[in-house]
Amino acid sequence: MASRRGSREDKRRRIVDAAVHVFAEKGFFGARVSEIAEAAGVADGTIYLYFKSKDDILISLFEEKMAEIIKQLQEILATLDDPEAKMRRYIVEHLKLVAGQPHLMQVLTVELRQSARFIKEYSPKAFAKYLAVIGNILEEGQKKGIFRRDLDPSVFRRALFGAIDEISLEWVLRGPGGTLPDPVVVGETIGDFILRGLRAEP
Amino acid sequence: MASRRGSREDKRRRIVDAAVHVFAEKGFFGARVSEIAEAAGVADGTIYLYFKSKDDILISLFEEKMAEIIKQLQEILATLDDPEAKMRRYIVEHLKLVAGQPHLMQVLTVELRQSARFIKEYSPKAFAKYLAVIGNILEEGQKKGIFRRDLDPSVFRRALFGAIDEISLEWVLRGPGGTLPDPVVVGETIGDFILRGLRAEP
Amino acid sequence: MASRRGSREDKRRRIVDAAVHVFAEKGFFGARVSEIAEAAGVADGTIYLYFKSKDDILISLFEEKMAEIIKQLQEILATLDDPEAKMRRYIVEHLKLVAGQPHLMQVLTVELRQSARFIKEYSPKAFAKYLAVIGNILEEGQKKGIFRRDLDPSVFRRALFGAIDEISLEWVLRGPGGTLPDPVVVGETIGDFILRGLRAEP
Amino acid sequence: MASRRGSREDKRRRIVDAAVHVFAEKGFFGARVSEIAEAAGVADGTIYLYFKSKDDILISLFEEKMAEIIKQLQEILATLDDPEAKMRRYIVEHLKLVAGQPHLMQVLTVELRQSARFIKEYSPKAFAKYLAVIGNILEEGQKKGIFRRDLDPSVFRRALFGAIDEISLEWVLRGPGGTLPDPVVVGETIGDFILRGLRAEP
DNA sequence: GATGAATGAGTCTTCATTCAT
DNA sequence: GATGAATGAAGACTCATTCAT
Repeated sequence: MASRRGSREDKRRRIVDAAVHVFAEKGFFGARVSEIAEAAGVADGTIYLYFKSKDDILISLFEEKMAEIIKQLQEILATLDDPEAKMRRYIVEHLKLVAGQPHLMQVLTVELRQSARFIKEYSPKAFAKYLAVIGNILEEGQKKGIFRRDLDPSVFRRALFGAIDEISLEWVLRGPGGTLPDPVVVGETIGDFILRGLRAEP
Repeated sequence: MASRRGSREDKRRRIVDAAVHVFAEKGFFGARVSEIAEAAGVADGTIYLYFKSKDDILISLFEEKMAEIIKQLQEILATLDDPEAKMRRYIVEHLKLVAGQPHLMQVLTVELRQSARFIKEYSPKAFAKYLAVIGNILEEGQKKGIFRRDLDPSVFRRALFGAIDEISLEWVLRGPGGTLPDPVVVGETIGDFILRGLRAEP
Repeated sequence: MASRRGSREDKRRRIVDAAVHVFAEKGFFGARVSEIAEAAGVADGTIYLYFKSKDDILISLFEEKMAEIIKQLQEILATLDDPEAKMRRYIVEHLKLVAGQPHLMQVLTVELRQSARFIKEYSPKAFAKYLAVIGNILEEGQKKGIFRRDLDPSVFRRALFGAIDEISLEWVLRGPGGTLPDPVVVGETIGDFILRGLRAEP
Repeated sequence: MASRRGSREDKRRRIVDAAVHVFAEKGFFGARVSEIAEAAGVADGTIYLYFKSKDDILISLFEEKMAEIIKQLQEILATLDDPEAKMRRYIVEHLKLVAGQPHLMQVLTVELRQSARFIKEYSPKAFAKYLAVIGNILEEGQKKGIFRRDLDPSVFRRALFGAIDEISLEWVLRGPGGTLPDPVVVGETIGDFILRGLRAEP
């Protein structure tokens, strides 16, 4: 299937992938549209057949990649029942993403956060959805009586996200030279820690 | 002596303060040097009598403000003996800073993180020092047998920082309109949570 | 083929020609890049598609125009055998250039000389080649026993160049209003004078 | 003598001398007023108590130094009767000036010539006087029947000046490192050459 | 659809000049 | 007179975006 299909879709993907790398290396403001075009193997003008503006590349990239990640994450988590298992798994999967696609995660983590404007004005939806994944686990655990009920999920989901995101950031900023720790090992340790804090008193 | 009201140092401070506000509102790249000058009540060229470049404003701002914050934090923490108390206090103080000086915290939190370049190339020292504050509390607690010894402080200090920083970010991004939660209340709740995870088994 | 009228090379030439006029009228430092662009009928930014910087315009102009002039001069001189005839012809041709392209000669003569920096750091090659044209005539005459052998060609080629160049300068600085003397008449007179000084004693 | 005298005049002289050096090293446009002030050991603003503008420094410098040189030259030439001897002496003295005060001569020779504007608009008088020195020798020689009468002095004085000036330029551009030839030896050789061209047929 | 040459608005920075002290 | 901190006008250059081919 999909023999010829995607000449168009394929070019768009190439641009997005090129943008991921260029944004990761130079930052959004440091990146030049012409660099993205070159990395994608298209002409400068071609970019504008697929995206309205440089901003639009970043926003689209964010929305699309986040949607993919959330979908994968939800499929994985759907196979699990136990909120504790879900929480562990969520953490491990996030760190595996960072280790596996550092450029992408750098863009999603660093460049997007870079300016209040982006977060506030453009693309809160995908991010909100991502936060909701954690929030849902929290709420499910609370409903089942496994997690403490006195923790406000809307606050704690951010705290949990922040903890993991900061670890990600550090990994990402180590640059291409460094060897990363095993995401499973680190993920399990952090999961243990967090679950201790979350567990309802017996 | 020194009656002439801070002619020199005063003008520098005005520029820094103006930069904090403009960077917070527009972001580093969105901010114009002329806007900072106007906000500071000086001519454009005057900026360059005190700073080498626009970059230098951000870096100086970061180094100086972080140094102040770290100093205050250390003075407060020095009055406490118990690592648990220190940890709670650290969290509460950080959140109080965010609530009290949201513009400054936005710049320190968001704009500086904005690009790998800034963190990596320019000013890791002040940030490292800040992380060290948390790391020291962790290590002290481990030495005293109060905190678990199987947690790597270099990883967990970042996780803790990330959790708190993320809360800060959310507060900061709510913008000037919103009413913030009480930092002491939130801080204590988060402190409870974290300490559960940290405490050594009895 | 090549029907599209010199799209690329043509635009570059237009910029160079515009620069010749603007530099001649305002001087290098008094000239604005935007004036050159306007005179060339292109946008400011277009200049930078063809030249690295304002400096680069001047340097390129110098190298290219000098190369052209030297080539023409050498072709003319190659048709002559007698060093005396060559010397006369060289002088006459130089003055004809000044009379025919005063703007260009002003830039080559005045603006480039303007600063030790340009001559020393950037483009001594084209100038050296031009001096070599005179030097070669001198040396050829000396070898053939027609010119005195006790004159150091490396000194006298500069003296000869200076004499002619100074006449050029005066012509050039008379501005657009004045009527210039006949370059052939003046050239022959100066040639006579110089040849008297150069001739070997019988 | 001159014990306290000249607090004012002395400061002005210090500024002019500083300007000579800075202009010679950096060129007029490359020189900063603050550099001249520093080199002169005065405050930036003090410059403007003695000169109307940066341009005015160059013009004043030119007028004053040229006047001094012309005066000395005329005193020396007044001791001689023979136009040939005067011509030789003029050439030698010019080259001695270059060897003795290269910075000054660089400014007078190179920087002032740099732009048509200066020559045309501001200060032709001092330069005209200098040219007149050569012109007078020529005319005197012609009147006395020693020099050919068919040479237009207004043209040849420039040619002679140009020849000597070009030699000067080369010396000046060799920079501080090089060793210069003996001005007397070179001057006599050039004088011989020129006098051959000038002498009336017997 | 694709190209990439051309555009020109936008901004950091410099530096001659001023003027309160 | 002297100072030098402050001024602010001015300009080279960049780069996202367009559009004729």
